[in-house]
Amino acid sequence: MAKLGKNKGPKYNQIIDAAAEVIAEHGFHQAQVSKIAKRAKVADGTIYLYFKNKEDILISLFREKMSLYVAKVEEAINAQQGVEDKLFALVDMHFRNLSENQHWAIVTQLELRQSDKQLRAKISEILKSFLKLLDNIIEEGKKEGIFAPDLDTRLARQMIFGTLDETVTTWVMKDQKYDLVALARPIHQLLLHGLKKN
Amino acid sequence: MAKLGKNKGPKYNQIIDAAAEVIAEHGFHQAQVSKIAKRAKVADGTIYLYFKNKEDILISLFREKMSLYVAKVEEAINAQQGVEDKLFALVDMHFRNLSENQHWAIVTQLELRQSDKQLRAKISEILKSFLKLLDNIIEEGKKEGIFAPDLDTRLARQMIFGTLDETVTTWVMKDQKYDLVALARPIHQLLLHGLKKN
Amino acid sequence: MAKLGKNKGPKYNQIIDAAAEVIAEHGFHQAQVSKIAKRAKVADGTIYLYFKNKEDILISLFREKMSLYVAKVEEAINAQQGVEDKLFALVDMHFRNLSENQHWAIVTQLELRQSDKQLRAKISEILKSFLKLLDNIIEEGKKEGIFAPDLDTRLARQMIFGTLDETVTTWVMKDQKYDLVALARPIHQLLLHGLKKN
Amino acid sequence: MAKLGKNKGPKYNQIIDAAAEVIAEHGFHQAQVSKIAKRAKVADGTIYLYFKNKEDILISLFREKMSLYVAKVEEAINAQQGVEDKLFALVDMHFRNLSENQHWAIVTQLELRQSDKQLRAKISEILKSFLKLLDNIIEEGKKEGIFAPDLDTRLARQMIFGTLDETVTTWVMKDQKYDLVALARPIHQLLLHGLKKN
DNA sequence: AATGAATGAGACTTCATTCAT
DNA sequence: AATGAATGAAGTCTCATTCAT
Repeated sequence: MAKLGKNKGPKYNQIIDAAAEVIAEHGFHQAQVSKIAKRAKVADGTIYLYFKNKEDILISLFREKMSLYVAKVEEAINAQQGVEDKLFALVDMHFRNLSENQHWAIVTQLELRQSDKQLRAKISEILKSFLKLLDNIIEEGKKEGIFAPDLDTRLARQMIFGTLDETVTTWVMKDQKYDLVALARPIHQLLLHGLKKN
Repeated sequence: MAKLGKNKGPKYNQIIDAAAEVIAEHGFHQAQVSKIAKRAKVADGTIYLYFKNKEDILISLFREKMSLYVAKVEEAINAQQGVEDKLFALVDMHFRNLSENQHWAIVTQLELRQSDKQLRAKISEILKSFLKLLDNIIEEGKKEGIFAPDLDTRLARQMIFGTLDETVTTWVMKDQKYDLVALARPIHQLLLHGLKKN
Repeated sequence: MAKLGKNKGPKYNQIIDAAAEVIAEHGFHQAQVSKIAKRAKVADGTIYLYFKNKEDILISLFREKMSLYVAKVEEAINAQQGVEDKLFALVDMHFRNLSENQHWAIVTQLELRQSDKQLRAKISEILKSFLKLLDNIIEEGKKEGIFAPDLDTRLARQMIFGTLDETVTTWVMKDQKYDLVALARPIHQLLLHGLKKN
Repeated sequence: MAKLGKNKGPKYNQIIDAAAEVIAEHGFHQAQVSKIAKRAKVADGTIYLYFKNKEDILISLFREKMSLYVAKVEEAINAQQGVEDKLFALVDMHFRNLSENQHWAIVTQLELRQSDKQLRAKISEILKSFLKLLDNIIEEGKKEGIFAPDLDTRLARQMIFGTLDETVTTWVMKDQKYDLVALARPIHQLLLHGLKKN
């Protein structure tokens, strides 16, 4: 038996995409391997030529999507000059991306969180590339004197990411009924200036 | 068969507490009813005299702990006069409570999130009583002129809760190795003033 | 602990009657001891002061009702002179009795048959007192020269009882929608003369 | 997971046959899926590739056996010319079949009746193909002038089926100790001519 | 490389019966 | 005599993974 590993044949992407669709449609706990296989138009056994196990599908799914996403956000950030605009670009792109991929929003905000501790640790690992973008902006802000030099980068990052994440999750839980992108501006303000009247 | 319902005998609390312990130790998906029963020193069947089903145990667990918690936070808030101090009391009490109940921190930040959509909706419902405390502080801040009158309460709440939640989750994922309570002060500052220097 | 056995206090009949009602309403497999106890307005444990176990309730139920029933049929038979009229009296009374106690009809024709081999053997035993009435009529018919002297009593009894039983069961399965008593006359004819014309 | 449905591979029949054996040996309520699987020499899960659930096994079992049986009886009937001989062929074949398949006799006369209302309704439905054979003979007898033209087909069918069924059940309850086939002739006479001395 | 039939471990819940009060 | 809370055994079905073809 040959092990393909990451010799990504066309089937590799078929399976990844099928997994994303099945999870978004049926939910994490209803995304059986056989359902993913059927959607990908391959046999159940074929999946195991490309992935070690079910968890590996999910990790790979998250990794592939996230790397595309991070590249996109990075580009948007780099197109901006000032730290404030960079932060806005990130917030805006984050909301815009999830608004345009509502299935994916459900997967990331609700479904993938139903995984167990081990799987979530691996998801966290992948998420770091996104958090790194945040850290870069914060560090740059400190260098440029826009943020306080003793601003705790980790705490700032947690505030930014926590705020974005909670905002998106609330939006998903409310069935994505309102315009998420419209919140980019006020959220950006809030993050920059906090609660206090300036 | 007797139906005790919510006639909370001593067994009721034994079972709730056992569930919290078992989930914290073994994880959500490894918290079998029989394991909870054993820990509570009752027979498996006894559980069903007090709870409709397994989900009911978890909901009740969350409701009981959360109502105690909300009462405690509320008291701490009421002991303060100004809005800024009230917000600090909330942040501090939140971190303090989870620091002192590390099992419970694991349960809320990691394990309970592995439940399915239906269960999570019920958890959200219970969580509302805590979010209401946030809303009250925000509204009071607007009335007192400390916060801008057009501050969006929902967004502000999402920033505060998102920041706290992300901070606690990060702490739990890092195996609770550092002092969470010490973060109350800088997080409070960050929430009030945002990222920008002064 | 005292054993009451057949010291039939008032509770004994309460329980028997409750069992009949519960089985008729909810079906055999849904007739839990606790449901019977509740209907009889006694505690679960009380049942075991009057009956050895659940099976004993059912046996006793069948025995009590059947002995009343057999006495009634016997009286009707004795009121008739000729064998043909006696047979008619039996058929008529059988159908009439079940028509007037539709709950009981469901219990005997459907629910009690869902019991296991052992219980059914005991039910058969009780049923013998009814079958004896049939045997008596057949023997009397043979003596009086109305039936052939070499008529096999057992087979004749099986034909009569089988026909009556199947007729009642069909009626119950058809939701007792038609008049069962009206069938007494033609069934009686069929049993006497068989299928052949004249 | 593959869905085989009614793609009756060899396993399908293995399971059906195993079910019949296990039910006859251990009784309906002791015929656990795992016991059937073991007897069929397949894994528990394999059963669910061929049957929707446990009830489906039993329904299928009854349907398969009954359709074979009805075909056999039909053939025997068609080999006869007159209505009287056809009726005899049916009675004789019925008794002969059950005599030769004592396991099956236990299943049909005792075990399958312990099923609940829903399952019994489905069994009744399948039984109709056998009752149709009876109806055909009765109708033919009326057309040929051997039976009275106003003979109620339903009642006649109930007499015939009720008599056969009661006879077989009695034989099974008496542990199949006597010769059932020998009763075909006198039962046939009884059905044709009734109780009265001709 | 691909298939898909087969595997088998694992868990929630019910309910007849008991026994301390 | 009566209560009713407590017990604990027992069974159906799902689904990730394997392996012969």
